[in-house]
Amino acid sequence: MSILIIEDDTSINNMLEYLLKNHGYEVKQAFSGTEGLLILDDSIDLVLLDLMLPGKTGEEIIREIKKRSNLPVIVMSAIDAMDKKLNLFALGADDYVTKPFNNDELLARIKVHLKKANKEESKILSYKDIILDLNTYQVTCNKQEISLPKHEFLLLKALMENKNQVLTKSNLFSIVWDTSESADDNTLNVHISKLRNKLKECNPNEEYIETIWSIGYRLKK
Amino acid sequence: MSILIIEDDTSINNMLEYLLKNHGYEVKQAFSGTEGLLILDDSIDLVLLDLMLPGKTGEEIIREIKKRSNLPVIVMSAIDAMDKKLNLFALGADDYVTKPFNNDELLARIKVHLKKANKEESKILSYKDIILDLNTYQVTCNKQEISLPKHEFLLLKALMENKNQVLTKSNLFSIVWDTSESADDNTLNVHISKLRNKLKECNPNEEYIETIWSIGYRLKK
DNA sequence: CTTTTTTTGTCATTTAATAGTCACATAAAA
DNA sequence: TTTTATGTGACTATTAAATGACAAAAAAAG
Repeated sequence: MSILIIEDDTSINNMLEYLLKNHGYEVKQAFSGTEGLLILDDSIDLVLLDLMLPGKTGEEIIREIKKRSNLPVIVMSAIDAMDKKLNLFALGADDYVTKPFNNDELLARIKVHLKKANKEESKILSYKDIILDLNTYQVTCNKQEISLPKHEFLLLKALMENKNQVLTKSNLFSIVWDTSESADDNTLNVHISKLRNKLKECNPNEEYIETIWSIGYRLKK
Repeated sequence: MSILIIEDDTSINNMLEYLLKNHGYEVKQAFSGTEGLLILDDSIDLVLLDLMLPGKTGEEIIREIKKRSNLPVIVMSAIDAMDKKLNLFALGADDYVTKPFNNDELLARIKVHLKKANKEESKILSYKDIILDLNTYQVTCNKQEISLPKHEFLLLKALMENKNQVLTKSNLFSIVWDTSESADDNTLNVHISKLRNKLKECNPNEEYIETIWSIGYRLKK
């Protein structure tokens, strides 16, 4: 994990370098915005940017960085006036710390942003009163949790990812079974049936999966 | 930690409720600004406020909230026009996310503001009759101390830090072994089994770890 | 440095949950 | 009414998880 510090105050820059190296990060130092942009390359995972820079302003630097890639940028600034902060977010800064900052807070924020950039983000689908958590495979219907086996989960996921579309049987087969060839056409029917039963148990008053005769299935409007 | 959601769109409101509950927060839901103001009391630690509400506008709601107390307010809004946002900050909103928002970002911001409001999270985790001290690595179950080897401790810690969530096998692998690749898939099963045995010895009448078939594990509700 | 103890990982077997198949019932189109 | 497709309960096969036993590795003790 490599962090680029762009900060014109030498002592703060060095202090940050020491702090970050001590916590296992690779560190590159720049003492002006333009220098920072020169150093910036694929090896950098996160930028720590001071706002008050000689030459190009912090705002310009952020814009340049974000033009090139979607690196997380944490802004450090003595300005805690709200309007300033706002503009930074609008430009694409991912977070800010106000000077003088707490080292642990800074480290925590760095960690969060590196993790975010590295990990797929959490995704939650919803349809009517069904909530489907793609990260943890949890399914909630009518605020009750249902436990769905893998194939039933994948079926429901496929339907919910294509809310307004009819999914053909071979569509569904290729999504859930990695093949459009069906061993037994009935397999799908059975799974849909089981899924419907479980949903009905949670909410008897609602219909979810609609049969499109001789084509496939879709979620009811 | 209790969060009040004020959002008129039912499905977004419910999705947020799910997300936040899953991350250990208490949640109260309001579907209009006036309802939100009625629910608002001392138990609430943070307000998540949609801007576009029927009846009273978001701006009015913020003013009302801030008149009563200094609760952190995070505004959610589809409007990313700058001037709008500026006014919100002027009114006292503490942060904002634009819709559609990234769940992890929202969680991170909530955490930051709760921390700022000095509602620090403790270094001692508890679940049912298990107490886990992250500082001293002591584990107590049913008032008896258990000594857990490193991997078992980390497993239990991971589960307890994500009380309501299903942790996938690869989640757990990356937490305990620093890799999501498992040499032998059974390794995890064995450790879970050992952990369960030790917990059962302390309290034979309680079940703690639940298996989510073909996905992973989580703590029983 | 060697021995002992503890922890960790692997294997084989048992146990449990899920997936798939069949037979027949039901419903829709022709 | 006939044909064709879908729905569903019961059964079997398949796959995943739990666990006792053991070996390897690491840590602690001597």
